[in-house]
Amino acid sequence: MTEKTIHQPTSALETIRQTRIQKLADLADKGVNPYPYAFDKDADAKFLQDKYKDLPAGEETEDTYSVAGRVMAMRNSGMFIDLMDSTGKIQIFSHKENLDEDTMKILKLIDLGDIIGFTGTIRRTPRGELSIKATSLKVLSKSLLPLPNKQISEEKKEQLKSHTTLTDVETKYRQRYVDLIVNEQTRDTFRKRSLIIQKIREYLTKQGFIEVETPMLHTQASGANARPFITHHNALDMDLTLRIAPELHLKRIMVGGLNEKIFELSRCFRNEGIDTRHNPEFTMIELYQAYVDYNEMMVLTENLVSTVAQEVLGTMKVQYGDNLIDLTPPWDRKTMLGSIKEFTGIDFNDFFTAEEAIAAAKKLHVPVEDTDNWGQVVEKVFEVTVEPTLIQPCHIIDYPREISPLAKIHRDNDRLTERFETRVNGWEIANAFSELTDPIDQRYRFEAQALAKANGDEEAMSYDEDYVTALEYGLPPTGGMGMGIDRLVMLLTNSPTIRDVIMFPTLKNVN
RNA sequence: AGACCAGUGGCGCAGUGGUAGCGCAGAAGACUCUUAAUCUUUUGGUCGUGGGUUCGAAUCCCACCUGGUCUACCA
Repeated sequence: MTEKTIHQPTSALETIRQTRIQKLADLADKGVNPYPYAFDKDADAKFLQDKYKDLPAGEETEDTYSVAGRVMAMRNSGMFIDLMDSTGKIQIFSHKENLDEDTMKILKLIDLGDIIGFTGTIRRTPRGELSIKATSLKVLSKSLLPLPNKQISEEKKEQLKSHTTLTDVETKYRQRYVDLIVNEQTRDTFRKRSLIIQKIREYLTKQGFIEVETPMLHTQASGANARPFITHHNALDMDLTLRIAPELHLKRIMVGGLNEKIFELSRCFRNEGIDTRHNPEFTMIELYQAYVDYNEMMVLTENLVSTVAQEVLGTMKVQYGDNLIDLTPPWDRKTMLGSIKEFTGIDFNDFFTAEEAIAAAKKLHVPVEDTDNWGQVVEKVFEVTVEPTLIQPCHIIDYPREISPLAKIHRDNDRLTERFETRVNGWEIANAFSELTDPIDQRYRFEAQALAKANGDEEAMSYDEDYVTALEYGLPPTGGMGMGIDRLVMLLTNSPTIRDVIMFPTLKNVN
């Protein structure tokens, strides 16, 4: 247990730690501050590897650089050091001919994991490794705890797939800093996450969207079907909930007419279970565009996701597990009722009562409640019969109105709404509507949800009176779309669990 | 919340009832153009926690803790 190793170190670890603490004293004796304030570095590993890629083996230059990074490997008693910075690795060559006696003594006090700055000239060793022939060094941060294991070069990792440095997932999540130090793949995933978010902002900004911020503390959680976290404001002596979705606030902004296109990219909180695709706090983007309907949102979703994939990965064809997923637009569109009919031969639009629909669902061995309404039954049948088959990107369109209280009634079928959910790899990654703009209808839909809640549906949507008031001032025809960023990152980084794309996933406290 | 699986030095692992082992890391030394450097010697673990069965438990049983996978809720 990692906590135990921190608070009650076993003797092997404590021995290493005490040895290193002694080295702090030895450094102090030599007038070295092991935790200084700054270091004047002027090059990164990758910059040097690129600049001198054609320098022949055995060649030396007069070019002098200062680099800084973490010591990941030492050979020949410190004569060769693999120094890792955030861009890559470069070898440090420390020969007694080039370093004074005091510096050689300091070199002896360096451990794996220490952060050191080196200054010296560029050379390529006879064996072909680009190196800095050190003329001076500066301890930048002394590491007191050992790294999980020796860092191995990428080529060697390829040859020895079984030899990994940190595989214990609990340590990876609880001590992500250690995971980041030793696992290049972890670093790569989170750099890609950052890039994905950057590209989303870039794309939307180019399309004329502006980014806005709405509250995370709500007096009432609404805009989605989920149980909220509840907290308390002391000065106001008032309970607040963490938001489950930003939707209703964003549409208030659309009523206000701040901009025809807005988005918010931020954290939401849902007090639900934790598994490979759910974390209690997760990142979503919601965007709204005036004067368009859900058809436009489908095009936007496809273009946004495929463009981000192209810019981050250099391709729209993404390998996820055993599946090669082609994100090239346009994506398939299937109506919910049509896809159910395709898979079961049954057209639920033929059933005019919940009872008929429930009977049909039971024949298909889909578990339903006798209290379910027509729309809930249709959704459950869809989830069991159709959803698992949807690997390639697909918009499932036209959801039942009972389960879509914020979406506009379908222009051709008043039992349905103009809503779609985008499925990729079997997951819901986006949810979008022609937004419901009619305040009278919105009030009616909230009342239906309130009734469901009164009848025990814990996750029925809360009635937000002020939101209806906002609609009464007039919301233009609007298309809206929400997308789970974590799942998109999972898809684009081939990550099997959401914990691999959330830096510090929610875990139980260890006593 | 339920089912199943896992927990052995800092890390990665072996060990299915009879004296707790290996590799790396650590320490001491050798070696000064190495690449997971190499070579010699060596420290370190009450086997997740607590009970139980047994002459004897890392190993069998029970409970609990933490994690994982699946299922349910959910995105």
